[in-house]
Amino acid sequence: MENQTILDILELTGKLLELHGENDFKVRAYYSAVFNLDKSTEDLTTIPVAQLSGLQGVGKSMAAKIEEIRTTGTLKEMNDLLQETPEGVLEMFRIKGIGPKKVRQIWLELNITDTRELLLACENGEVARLKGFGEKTQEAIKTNLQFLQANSSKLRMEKGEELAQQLLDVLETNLPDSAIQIVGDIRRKNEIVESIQLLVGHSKPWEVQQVINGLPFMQQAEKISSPFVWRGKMEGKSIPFEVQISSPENFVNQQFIYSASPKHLAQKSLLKIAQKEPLASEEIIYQTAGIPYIIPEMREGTFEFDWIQQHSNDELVTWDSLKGILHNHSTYSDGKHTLEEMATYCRDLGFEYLGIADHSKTAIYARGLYEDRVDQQHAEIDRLNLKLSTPEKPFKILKGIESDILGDGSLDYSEEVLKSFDYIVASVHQSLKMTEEKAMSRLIKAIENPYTTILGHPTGRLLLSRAGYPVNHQWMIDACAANGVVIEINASPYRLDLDWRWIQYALEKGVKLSINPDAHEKDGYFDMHYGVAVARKGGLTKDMTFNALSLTEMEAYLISRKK
DNA sequence: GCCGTTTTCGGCCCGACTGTTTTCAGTCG
Repeated sequence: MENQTILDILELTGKLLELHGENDFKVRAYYSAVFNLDKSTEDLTTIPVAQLSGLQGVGKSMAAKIEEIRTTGTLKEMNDLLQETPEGVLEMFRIKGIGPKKVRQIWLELNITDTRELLLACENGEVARLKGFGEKTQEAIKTNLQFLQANSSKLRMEKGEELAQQLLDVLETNLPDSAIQIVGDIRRKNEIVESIQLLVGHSKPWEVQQVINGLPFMQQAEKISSPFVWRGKMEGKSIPFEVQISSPENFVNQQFIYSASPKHLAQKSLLKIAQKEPLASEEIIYQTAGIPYIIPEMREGTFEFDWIQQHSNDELVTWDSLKGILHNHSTYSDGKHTLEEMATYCRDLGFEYLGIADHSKTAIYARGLYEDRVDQQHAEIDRLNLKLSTPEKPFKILKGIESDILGDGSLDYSEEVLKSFDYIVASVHQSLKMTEEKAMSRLIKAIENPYTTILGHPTGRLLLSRAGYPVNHQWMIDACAANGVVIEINASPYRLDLDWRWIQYALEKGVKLSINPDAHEKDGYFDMHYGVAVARKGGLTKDMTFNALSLTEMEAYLISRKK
């Protein structure tokens, strides 16, 4: 069991209590326990009960609940509440913009227990008539429901990969002599996975079908399956699974066909080539077509055929070409690990610099830094830099901040304070609902601010959960080009923002991109693997990757930029 | 349910924003 599982159970219990009309302060105790524990580095699964109740926000009762969760794997209080909650009401928790209180009203006052009924009620205006609701809330619920329904069977890449890997592991154990590979969306490193596809090379397809059907957690959809294709689902998941079965001789051909998008296959006769005689490698397919090899993640049928004529695959960014990690949080704001822990780990992973960028003062929810805390942090950075760097292995913490872009486009410190940083990530965190015109003038003003080094998560999107604020990408990128501002590829699998589809345009305009993990704890650094994956998909080269600069180059750049 | 004392019980939280209201509840980051 992980800390997160415990926190998820406590948070859901809190939400359910609120939904069922429990005392607000009691509810708040659950949220505050989760809030505090989320930032703690204690291992909740092993810490003694006596110490648990000493943690901030955890009393005797909460400690007992945590103990119950870690011994039984669940919480009776939560299960009892779930028993009394219709499934459809639970689903309403996922609608952005309404919380447990409004869900309670919908459930009890309109007697709605199903999201389809809720959509109908929005359409005939019933929802707007509830006290505290109105036309806008009703419209927001409606759009949100439609968004959720359209995405209900999709997964973000990290979740999709996890499930695909689960099935792959089991199949490899059960079919030890077969070639098995993940293909489709996941092999192309799509940020959103619509179906999980695997390919098995085996001479007796029915044996493969038998193995899959023998797995208790895989449920076949017989009507859409065939002797060579197993289709169905994994227990408790709504994403479709598809296992293609090919003859061992044709494995590479099929692997190619099921990995590339139809638009890619349609060009240069690639599909025809792959459908002919058995091939030993994918490279041969491209050779036969008379073009250089194209990496799997790029095979979308968009820019890759032009790209490969002007570049080589060696130019693409890799994990190893990254020299430092920018945009990270510490316990100064809402991070889990101290500045020293973050820095030491970063150095030990072999990076040359850590760019710290805690939240700025406007982000009060995240304990953003007031001016005195900025000074304090800078003093600590100076001390740590002396301690962590050696002549053989130079390492430096760069003084940064993730400065909130305010409603009017300004950054939230005085010029005096802005000057004191080595670099600034400017990000929007508030007022996400703006017209495009307003959102763009705010963004442009922030880009034009001479202290802005990097534009952070430029659209604010949360994949499968929230569309970003309206952004005219072309206009934004042009402004970054004109002002020498770097754009972040936020590597969190929840964001992956800037979208890879805009990388080529940014490069054309000479805008560098920075693959930033937005790490709130040490392990968060590894999110850069997702960032690298989508960056390569979009054709980002090493020489245009901001954090591929060495420490010496980075320092020189930041100094010249400040001038 | 937690906290911090007045050690037994009363008061609880961070503030902006939105969409409702016409002074504020709910939601969010």
